[in-house]
Amino acid sequence: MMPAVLRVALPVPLPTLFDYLPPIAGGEAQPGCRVLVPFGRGKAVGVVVATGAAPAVGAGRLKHALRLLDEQPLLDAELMQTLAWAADYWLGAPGEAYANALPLALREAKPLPPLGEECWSLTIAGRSALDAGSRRGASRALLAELAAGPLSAAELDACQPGWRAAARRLLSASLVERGERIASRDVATRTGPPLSAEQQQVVDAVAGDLGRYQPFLLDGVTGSGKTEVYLALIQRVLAQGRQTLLLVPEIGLAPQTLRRLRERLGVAVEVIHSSLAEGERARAWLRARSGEAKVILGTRSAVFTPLPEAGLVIVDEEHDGAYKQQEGFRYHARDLAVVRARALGVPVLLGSGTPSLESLANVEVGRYRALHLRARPGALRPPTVQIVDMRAQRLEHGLSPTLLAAVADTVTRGEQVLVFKNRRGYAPVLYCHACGWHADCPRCDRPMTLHAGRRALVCHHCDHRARVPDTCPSCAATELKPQGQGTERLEEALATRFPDVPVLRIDRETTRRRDAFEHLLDALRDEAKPAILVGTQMLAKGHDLPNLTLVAIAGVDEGLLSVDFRASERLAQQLVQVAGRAGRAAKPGRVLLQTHHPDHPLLRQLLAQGYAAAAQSLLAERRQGALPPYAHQVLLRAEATQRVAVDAFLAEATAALPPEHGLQVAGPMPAPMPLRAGRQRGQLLLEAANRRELHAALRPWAAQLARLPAARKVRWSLDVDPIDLY
DNA sequence: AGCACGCCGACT
DNA sequence: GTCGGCGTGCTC
Repeated sequence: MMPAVLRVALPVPLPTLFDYLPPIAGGEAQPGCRVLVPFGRGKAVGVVVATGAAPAVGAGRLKHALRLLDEQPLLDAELMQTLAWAADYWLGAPGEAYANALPLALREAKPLPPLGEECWSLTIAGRSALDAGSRRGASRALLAELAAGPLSAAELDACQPGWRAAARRLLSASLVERGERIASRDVATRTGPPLSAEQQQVVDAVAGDLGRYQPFLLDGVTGSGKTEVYLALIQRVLAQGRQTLLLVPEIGLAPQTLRRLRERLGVAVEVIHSSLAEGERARAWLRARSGEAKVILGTRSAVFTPLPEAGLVIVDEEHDGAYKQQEGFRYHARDLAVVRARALGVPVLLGSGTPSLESLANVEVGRYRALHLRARPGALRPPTVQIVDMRAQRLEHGLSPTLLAAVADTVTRGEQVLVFKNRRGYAPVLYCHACGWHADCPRCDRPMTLHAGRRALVCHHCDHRARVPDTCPSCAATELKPQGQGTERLEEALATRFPDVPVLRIDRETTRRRDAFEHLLDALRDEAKPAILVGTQMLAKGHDLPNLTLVAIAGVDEGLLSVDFRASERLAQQLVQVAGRAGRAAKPGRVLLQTHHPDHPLLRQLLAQGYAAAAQSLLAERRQGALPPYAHQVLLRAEATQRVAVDAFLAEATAALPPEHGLQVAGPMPAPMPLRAGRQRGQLLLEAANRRELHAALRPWAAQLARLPAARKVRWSLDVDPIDLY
């Protein structure tokens, strides 16, 4: 008789689960409980996936689990089922899928942190110290703050920034103590503006399906009031005592949304995102698990939050590529949200002003129901869009006279301008006019971007930095010239041209100083002063600037010419999102679009008929070309310092494909970037019209890849439904 | 992924 | 003579 074993998922990138004998002492393990096990030479925390299984290895190799960490499952049946599905679907290591679902703090063999909120109070000694005035500075201030009663960490952050240093000093002197308090959140809800008839229809449609699975695609342009729809729906769900999971693509969007949620809903709203301290993240996760947290706002990884009282799942800006994890366990949070909603038996609402072609195709086949918000309540009319033909104009740092005139007009009226250019740095190429040499990254074989005024060369693919040469390394001429424009150069050109108007650059570099930056934007929001904002796609979302009336798109041609079949979809989305920044309040907006291809059909259609029509054309092209979403792809990537290692692995992988698999095989071939950060890169693309067939063929193949002899000489990964082919 | 074991070069 | 390079093998 075989011993019954625990089947355990361990946080290792291996395609297997591990079997253990039950711990010698302790309670009965259930699926979803964490367990501490001996693993290799050390120990590991795993998740019990099954109990009572027959061992997959000889009894002699079985070890006893050391300790059961949870009496009750930490992951409920629905999450366990969804995670097993996800690991299978994305061809990931099961252990990595489970590890992804647990906050870091819960992947350790420690007791669960208490659910309450961190809170600080005076000790008796502390009160005496305060009365005696024995402390100075921040310590004294902190004692005074706490005199009226305990305060939470969040409250202290608000009234005394930097209080933690003082708290640490006072704690070691036993003048204050740290405790836990069950959050008592005010329930004073502020009512929002009344919903428009259109918004009400959308709310009614989704609310009519509460209690059962139904995906909705809500197509609503910027400023059409999607957030109000979300809020109204969350309120309905709350009225039933149920939970809502609201996913946003990036954390930059969370603070405003969070503020709005807390103001309006006044219930337990939790945020879960990657920059939250691990302890806090674990607490938020546990409060969701206990059902105490009713609204959970988070980024990609929040899709794994337990929802015992689930009522609704919302994915905002569903088209955003940030939902796809690009390393390790390569899941797509939007797609997983839909799968969870089905498992939970609740509606899922995907919202976007520029829906993904995938979601539109799902509407087409009747899997998702389409809902629309067309009106822009805050705006008089949609912005007027004008194409500027760059070929016919003399450019100044890439800016046409037409564009500069429009900027001048706008700032003269005291209004604000946004100049959009999807390129950081000063110029994307440093070029020798004498011999044609240009500065390439030695590790990527791609042009390096001129940065910091023009004092450094930076590779945007691997972050390699180099000095700017004084003379051409190839011909010694002194004709080195920056070619093309990045945001730095536009900022400089505009600042020179408009010396009396503040010019603000907004990209990854400038937004490091987050607070200062937020204040600048706040100032722009509140004051009707002219200003010129220059920035990359970071500018495309968030911040609502009522006095911003001109959006000048300085160049989009890279997106028109790209070989990546998704480039045109992304371009269309980006253009619409950026254009949506213009004229949100009472003032009409204007959009200028500079291009060398004014007759490009995508641009023409986008302007004449809007995103929905352009998306339908793109879908038709995809269907024609048998591309996603009408075909399904799996991409095997490999990289190594030696090209031969990559080639050998991909050849072995190709040979290992099951016979008669019926898949389209492209490659092995070099990756679109064949060299990156000094590593040679190659790939193998597998396609099929039918997803089930693709998976059936690749499941056993994927499990085999790690055992290929050439696999250990390369870094490789499988990407199911890749969103870019890089 | 980590981690150890295991054979070949430049250092106290 | 050793410390340490990363190739190879394993984890129930």
